[in-house]
Amino acid sequence: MNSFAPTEQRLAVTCRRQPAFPREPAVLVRLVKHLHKRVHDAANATLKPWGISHPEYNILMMLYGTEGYTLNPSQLAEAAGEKSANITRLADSLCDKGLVERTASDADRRKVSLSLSRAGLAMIDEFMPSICALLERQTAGLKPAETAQLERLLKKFLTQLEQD
Amino acid sequence: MNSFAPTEQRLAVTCRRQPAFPREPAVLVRLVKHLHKRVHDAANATLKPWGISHPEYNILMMLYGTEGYTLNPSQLAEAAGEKSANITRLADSLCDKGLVERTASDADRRKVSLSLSRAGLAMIDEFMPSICALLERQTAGLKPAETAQLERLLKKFLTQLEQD
DNA sequence: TGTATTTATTTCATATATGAAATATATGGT
DNA sequence: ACCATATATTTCATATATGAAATAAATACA
Repeated sequence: MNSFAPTEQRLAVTCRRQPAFPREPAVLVRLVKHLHKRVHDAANATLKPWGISHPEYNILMMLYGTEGYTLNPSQLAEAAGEKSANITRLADSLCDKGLVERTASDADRRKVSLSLSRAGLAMIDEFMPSICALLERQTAGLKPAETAQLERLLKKFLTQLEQD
Repeated sequence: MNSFAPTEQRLAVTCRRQPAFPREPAVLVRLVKHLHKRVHDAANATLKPWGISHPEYNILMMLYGTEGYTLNPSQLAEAAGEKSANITRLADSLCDKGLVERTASDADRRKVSLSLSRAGLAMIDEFMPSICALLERQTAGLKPAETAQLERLLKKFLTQLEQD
């Protein structure tokens, strides 16, 4: 019995009151919300010693996962699932902390390049053991086959959500 | 090919650079983030004609799914996955709109009761067709057996996340 | 070339969310 | 009854996120 039980109870009541209400889709959507909250809060707690937030961590990791450690704000917005106005703010914060460098692009002068700095790389190396441990713990309850199956189904779900 | 492909590419680079980085857990976490964003944005767009946000909708639906249409702020915080300070603000907004009523509890005078008003119930009946259509569309790509399997695996994942 | 349109980013006002302190009531032990 | 502690909610300062307008450069094409 987990914290989701009351949610299921409420969905049962809702279905009784609204016969057209589709239970299964609603369960999935509420599960995604609960999962996201847990993941977000746990990441923030883990990263607190380094003085960065989960969204800031995501920006760093998007750059880290890119050949050349560099992306434009618009690529970063797409990659990190943030609005571009928010990327500006997050990039400002990371530049202030010396973790990211902002340079004008030569080829297209509308563009801006955001690159991981030496300090940014060093910080990633520092928090990586804690992050790896966190990720391992979070999926410790799932067998490898279940993880793979979950990945497959979530991708299918995401593909559908992107249709609209 | 969906919008998640670049994310996978970045994870591959990350794994190359950090051999200890656990790919599978990271994929799941990033999928949850992408899914949450899509669900949140789609719900906000659907609800816009009624002048309420997705978090406000969630509050209304938590009350709707409760016998007696009434919960305390703390129950609501747990149910909706919001911090209690945020519940106060959301409840204020919903009270201002006349959708929720706030009354002091008699039994325990520290407590407050938040109840769906007649107008709140009426609004739920109004937006319900749009919400049902949205939910159906969002899961249209999944077969019933896949939906059931996904529900099972997400619950298992959530249970694990709640261990810490 | 000149100018309209599109693309990239930032600015700014506003909306939304959080932690910590403040307020008020309840409960348990003496 | 009294006081210490626990619980429920709100307040307030601050952090975080968004939409729309502003800015600036690239592109299309008459």
